[in-house]
Amino acid sequence: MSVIAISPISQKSQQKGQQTKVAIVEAALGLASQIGLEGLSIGAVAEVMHMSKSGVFAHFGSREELQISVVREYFQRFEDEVFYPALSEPRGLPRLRALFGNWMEQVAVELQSGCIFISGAVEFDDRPGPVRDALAESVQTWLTAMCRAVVLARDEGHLRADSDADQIAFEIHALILALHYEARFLNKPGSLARAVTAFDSILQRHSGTRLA
Amino acid sequence: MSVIAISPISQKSQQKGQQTKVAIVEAALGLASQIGLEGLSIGAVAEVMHMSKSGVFAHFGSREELQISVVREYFQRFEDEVFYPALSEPRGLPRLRALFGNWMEQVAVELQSGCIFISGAVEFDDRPGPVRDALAESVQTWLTAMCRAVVLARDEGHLRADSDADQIAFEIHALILALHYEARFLNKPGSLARAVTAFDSILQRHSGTRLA
DNA sequence: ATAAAAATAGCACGGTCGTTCTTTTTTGTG
DNA sequence: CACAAAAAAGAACGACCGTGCTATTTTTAT
Repeated sequence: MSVIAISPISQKSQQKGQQTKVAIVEAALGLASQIGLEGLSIGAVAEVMHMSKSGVFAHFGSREELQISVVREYFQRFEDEVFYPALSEPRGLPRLRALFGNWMEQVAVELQSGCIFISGAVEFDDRPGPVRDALAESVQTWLTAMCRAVVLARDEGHLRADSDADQIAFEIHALILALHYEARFLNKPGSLARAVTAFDSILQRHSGTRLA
Repeated sequence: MSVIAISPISQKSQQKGQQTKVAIVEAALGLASQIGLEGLSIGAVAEVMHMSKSGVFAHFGSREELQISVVREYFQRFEDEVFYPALSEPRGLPRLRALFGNWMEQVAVELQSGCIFISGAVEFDDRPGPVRDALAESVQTWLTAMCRAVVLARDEGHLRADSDADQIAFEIHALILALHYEARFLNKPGSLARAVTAFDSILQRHSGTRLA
């Protein structure tokens, strides 16, 4: 029991607390994915957790802090599912394709649960505060990573040297948003194929060899 | 006073009522543009209108009906600002460019007020009911009109004969969503220029003459 | 001018919300 | 086992919500 007990304080104490806190955040993430961060209520989370409202509340001190925790958790999962797996692909087009593929896959999974980065953007686009900041920072980090992948693809010669990386990232982001919108709200079949087609034509339009 | 009094009932009666109802919808539209259809409350509308809650309520019978009225009003204004003005342009690329330009202009205006077709899609994407239906119908109507403009452009020979109109409409829609997202939520400057650039490259990619 | 009708106000109800305070239960430790 | 600390529950608060009911005021039509 004391095998790796390096820090005796943080190792054994606060076990139950952190444990249930993690569980609460997970439940809250599931709820927020469906009804949005704004619709997330402590009472609903408590019900899912089979706990009292005050019991849930005590872990965060405010609803806002719960929302922020959900955003951070979602970002971390997004990294694990979308970003890191793509790093095993070699730089350039392969990695870029992997990133977009994972991203689309994630959105496809979310077609029944919803993407917090999209719903949150709408809910907090003119509602300043720490929740919006946490959201914007997460999204920015991811979009920057996506853009860097485009730059690497250009450096590898897979894309034309005069390609505008920010422009390409913008267009890729646009495809994800449209996929989410048309598939999730309009229930249009074939949206995923449209996104793939558009992605390929973006790459083809900027594809290498010729120099400008 | 009875100059054109063809239908004596609907002509003179219900003057004040319809008048204030229109004003209420306008105020509600302004509110909903900022805080969303879901955040729209009768109390808030009443305060803006300097009326009592029940006074506002009586005009609609339910909050849902008020939301639907807002959606219809927004759609009508969207038609007037974006769709109809573009019809004066000749079929094909000119009209398509005008439609996209007006659309972007509308979104640009909405950068501080918000687009109900976008925020509503997020709020109601898994919340069935008449509000969602009204929203989806409006959006579908507009997207269909946009797609028809693409088809006309193809028929005029301005776009390649093998162009997929639905695919092009999808990509155009994507640009608007990304513009709204990046400009309104991320406050990224130059997003409007990126949307224009992407639109032009879509047209160029499908531009006419050669046949496949 | 007057009476009918429409529009609005006032009030109250049940519900949910986030939050605070107090009490009880559970947990970790010597 | 006992004791302190942490965790959870319980109850209550003020606020806002949509909505129904009943006056009251304003508009309309004769």
